[in-house]
Amino acid sequence: MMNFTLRQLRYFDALARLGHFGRAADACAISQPAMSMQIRELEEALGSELFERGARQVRLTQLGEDFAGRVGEILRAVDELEDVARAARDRLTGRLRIGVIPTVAPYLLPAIIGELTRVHPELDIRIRETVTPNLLEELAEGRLDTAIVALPVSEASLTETPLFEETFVLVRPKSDEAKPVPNREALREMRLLLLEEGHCFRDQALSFCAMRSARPRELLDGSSLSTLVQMVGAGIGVTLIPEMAVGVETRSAAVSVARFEGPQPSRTIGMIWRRTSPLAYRLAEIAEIVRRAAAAERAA
Amino acid sequence: MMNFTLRQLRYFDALARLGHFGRAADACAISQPAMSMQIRELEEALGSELFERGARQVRLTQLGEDFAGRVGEILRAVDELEDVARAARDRLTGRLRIGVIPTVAPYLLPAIIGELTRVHPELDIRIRETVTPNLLEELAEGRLDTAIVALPVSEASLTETPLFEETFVLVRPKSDEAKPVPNREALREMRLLLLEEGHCFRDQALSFCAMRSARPRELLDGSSLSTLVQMVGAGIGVTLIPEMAVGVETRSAAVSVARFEGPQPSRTIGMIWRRTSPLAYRLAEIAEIVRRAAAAERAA
DNA sequence: ATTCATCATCAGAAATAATTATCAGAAAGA
DNA sequence: TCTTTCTGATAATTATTTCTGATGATGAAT
Repeated sequence: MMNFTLRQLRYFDALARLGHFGRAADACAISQPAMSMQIRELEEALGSELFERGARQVRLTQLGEDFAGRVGEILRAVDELEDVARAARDRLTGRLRIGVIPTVAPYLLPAIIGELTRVHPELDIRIRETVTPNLLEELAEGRLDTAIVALPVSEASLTETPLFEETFVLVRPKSDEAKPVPNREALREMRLLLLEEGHCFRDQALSFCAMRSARPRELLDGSSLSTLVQMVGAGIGVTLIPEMAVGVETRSAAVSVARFEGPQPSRTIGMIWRRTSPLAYRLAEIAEIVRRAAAAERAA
Repeated sequence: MMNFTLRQLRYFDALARLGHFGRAADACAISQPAMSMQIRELEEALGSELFERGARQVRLTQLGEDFAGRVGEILRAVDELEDVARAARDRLTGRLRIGVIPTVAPYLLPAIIGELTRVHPELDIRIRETVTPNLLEELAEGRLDTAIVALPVSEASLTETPLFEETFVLVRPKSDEAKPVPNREALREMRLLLLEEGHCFRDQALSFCAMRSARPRELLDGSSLSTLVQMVGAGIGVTLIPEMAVGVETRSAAVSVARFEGPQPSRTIGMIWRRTSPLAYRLAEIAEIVRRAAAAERAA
């Protein structure tokens, strides 16, 4: 029942090629008896001889000849394993599944993807855009490698690293442009348009206004920041959006953007991954790249 | 530099399929720590992790996923080696290179080949027909597995086993049919046609006549028994041929065949092979088949 | 016949792998 | 929360395998 070993196959290969126990042993950096023993063991495991030992030469039997080809193939495949592992170790290679929350994705992704593929062209990047709870679940199940969300997440099983801080700005109808910027209390009296349930940005906005939950009457839910801004442009109310979305979202709508005075509302965007992920230290590297891309994006 | 082992690949395969150290260890009939250690060793040899150990589950990393396929292939190929060896051991399979001397080949081969392929249909039989010295050389060099020649050969490195005894008969012109059969002395005075140098049958015929070597004048060399018989039919002289050749060779020529009186000239035909040949015990079996085929042929 | 080359064999040493017992961390249930 | 349970890691020990260096045996070459 004793199965043979890879070592024996390597010795066999050497002996098959060199046809000489002593030289094959040298080639394998072992002593000649070790070579003899392992070959014999291999033959015993097989129940047939692979070599015909003449006094002057060692010849492959027909079975040996057959083996030589097959074993060569096997050893090639085995050595390939090492290559595969090395390639995976040296460069960041293959699939990288990134999850991103919807209030960040449209504004950050172009820059991130551009920078990542520039630095690691062999990377196969897959993006998943959904709300934080979904991202956390998929991360835990191993369907995502990392996610970009608002911190903190406070999951012991996850590592988190901040990427950048982003402030929220007020978006109101163009007609309000000249009016003073409302403070938090004043804001509470206005018609505040928010994203639908599930988006963390909704909670962050509410939290800024010191509102526990939305008063159903006065609020209208939108499914994306774009929608909210369009609604503002139509004079339905006001909304908050992250600084980063300003450029893209307010271009085509008749709205005005204003910064709050005093304490700026803001949130921290960060990257998270399973603490146990073998990509962990790779992901730290990727976080750095993303940080750079985000900084460049915000500067523009 | 330490390379990994087949054993580790088998353990890896089990773990990759079962996703559980304990169960994989059971499947491999080892303890769980042994499994853990070997997997870790494999990972260390590769320099990358193959599994991501979660508290509740063991998941393949991307590299591990890649490995799973490759390792499966490798193990399949390795197990195939065993199959190949077993097939070679159980049945006589593959190539069998038989050398035969020219004074036996045409008469014996049809029966031998027929019988051998009947008993071992998977046998790939190759025939080499040449004179004994060539056969011995090719046998020694491993270019032949066995040879059928006249015994004795008396080479210590070769095993020989007799197949059958065959007597020589006199072939003379049809016109001589009524004359008494000459004895050895009388034969010496006749024009004896012989095979050219190198054929053992030439030496055996000369030896019967108690002649050391042929007297150049009186002899004429032929390159085959057929030629000799044709020459006899043309009235050029007389010749000896092995009993076994009578049926084939004297059919179409105007010759008469006569047995000698008293001590019959004869030779032993046998099979030889390298004592070191791993086919040795197989060849004994083949010799038995050949013996049977020859007996059947001679009976007909 | 003697020497040389070459592979086999042996006994002890070194390296490898296995076992049992135990630990530590995370998930699940009370 | 606080256990309990599940799971893999670690440690110490034992068993097995593999290697080496010395020696033996055998056939080929001088």
